[in-house]
Amino acid sequence: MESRCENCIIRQFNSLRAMSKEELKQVSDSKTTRTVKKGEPLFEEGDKLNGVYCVRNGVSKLSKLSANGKDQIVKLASKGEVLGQRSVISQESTNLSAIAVDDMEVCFIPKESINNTLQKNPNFTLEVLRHMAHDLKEADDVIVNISQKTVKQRMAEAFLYLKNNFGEDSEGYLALTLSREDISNVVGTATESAIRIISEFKKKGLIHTSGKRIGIKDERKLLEIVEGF
Amino acid sequence: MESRCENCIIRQFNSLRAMSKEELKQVSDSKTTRTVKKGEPLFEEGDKLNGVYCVRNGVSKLSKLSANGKDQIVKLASKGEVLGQRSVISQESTNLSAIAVDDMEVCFIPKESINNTLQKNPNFTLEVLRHMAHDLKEADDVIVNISQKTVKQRMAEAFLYLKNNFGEDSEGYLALTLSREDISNVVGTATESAIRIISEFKKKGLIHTSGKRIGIKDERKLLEIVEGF
DNA sequence: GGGATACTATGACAATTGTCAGGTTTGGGG
DNA sequence: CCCCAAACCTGACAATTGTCATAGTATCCC
Repeated sequence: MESRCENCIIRQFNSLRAMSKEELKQVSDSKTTRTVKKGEPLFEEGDKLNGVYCVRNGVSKLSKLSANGKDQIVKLASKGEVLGQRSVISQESTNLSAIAVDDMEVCFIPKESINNTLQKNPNFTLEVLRHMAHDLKEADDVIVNISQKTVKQRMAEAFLYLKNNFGEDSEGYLALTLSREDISNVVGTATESAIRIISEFKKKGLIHTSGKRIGIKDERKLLEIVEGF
Repeated sequence: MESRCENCIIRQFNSLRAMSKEELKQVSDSKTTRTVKKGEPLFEEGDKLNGVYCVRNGVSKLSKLSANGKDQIVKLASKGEVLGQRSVISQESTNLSAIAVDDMEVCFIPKESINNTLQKNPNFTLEVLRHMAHDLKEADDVIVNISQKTVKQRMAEAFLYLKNNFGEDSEGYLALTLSREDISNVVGTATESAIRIISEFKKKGLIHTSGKRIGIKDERKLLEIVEGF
């Protein structure tokens, strides 16, 4: 028994909430649910997407491969976010890869349902537009951060970001565990540099680690580092 | 005698072309035309915008101030581009400053006309959405470039970008003349570094200069630098 | 035309960051 | 439970880049 979009709580978090009952029904009838294991791709750079993915569970990294063979992670998307919208809207192949960081559960919604609604329901289109405006603003912030802050500042910022957006587990570690390589790809630096700064932060008592898990110890000092001492 | 939007050629380049005749008439009746001198702001970071600006002539830099007091230029907008859309759509104060790089002529369109059309004309909303999707894709590219390429590579890329987007004058110089500081703010580096690289490129015969004007001499070699030799 | 002011340029130096080259630890599959 | 691959970590070094100091050059305004 498939769950119905009409009853899906996830919907409250994204633009689908602006759909009418009938539109939602159509989406629900055409959607398929899929599980994606950690490390597997939802889609890859250059793919032509035939629809969008609505995240029900787990986290996906959106990244772009650069000429020198390193990934840059542009965004981490979790429960409630819709992936692939840009590609479907502009009818181009996607410029980002989406790879599962966790085990994921996603709904695939064929582009016909989306395009249909985009043309008929201005409220929905406006809602999508608002989300995209928000993403664009965030992207601008990322640009300024990467170009004007040091690696150390960006590392500190990344940890605070992870805490604020994904929370902590019962033992006080960041709920989202990324590999050191993924962290370096979020921050935009070499893996070795990321590791070195993790060691330094640990020595200074700002964070603590256990295996690959990282916990925040001194949020205030981390914030000071972000601001530049 | 004011010119009418209905007859404005500029419109062909932006989302306003998706407006109906009546909507355009309303816009035309409510718009005001303004000239902005080189160096003056159209609006500044944090301003609440009461409308959008449609560029008829000249070029504007969209930039964001970072904590350390340096600007990062996120985009250069010229004829036909509409500025301030994001702020009006998300009803937040703007996250970017827009400053004239040239003498400019712009039309100011009050947000009421825009919001009204956004709610009623799905074609217009969709058109705006497509533009924003495009901007977001470009922003992703900028992020990857800044984080994965060296300053030298980005400088080379900037010159090619300026040539491709703004062309050359009759003497073979880049038609858009930016100060060294602006160039460094586009590239995301210190002004001195930018100047040093300009000198180096000049020595190697890749570009030539005359005052602050810069001309491209060896496009192929510049491209090779961008690609990483 | 001349002087103030902003922009361009260059050198010297230090700090940051990336690269290479090892080691060690961890964790998942047989 | 043990092994092996993958992930983590550290050191040494070099390259890149930013900062500071200073000097030359253009430009604007009176």
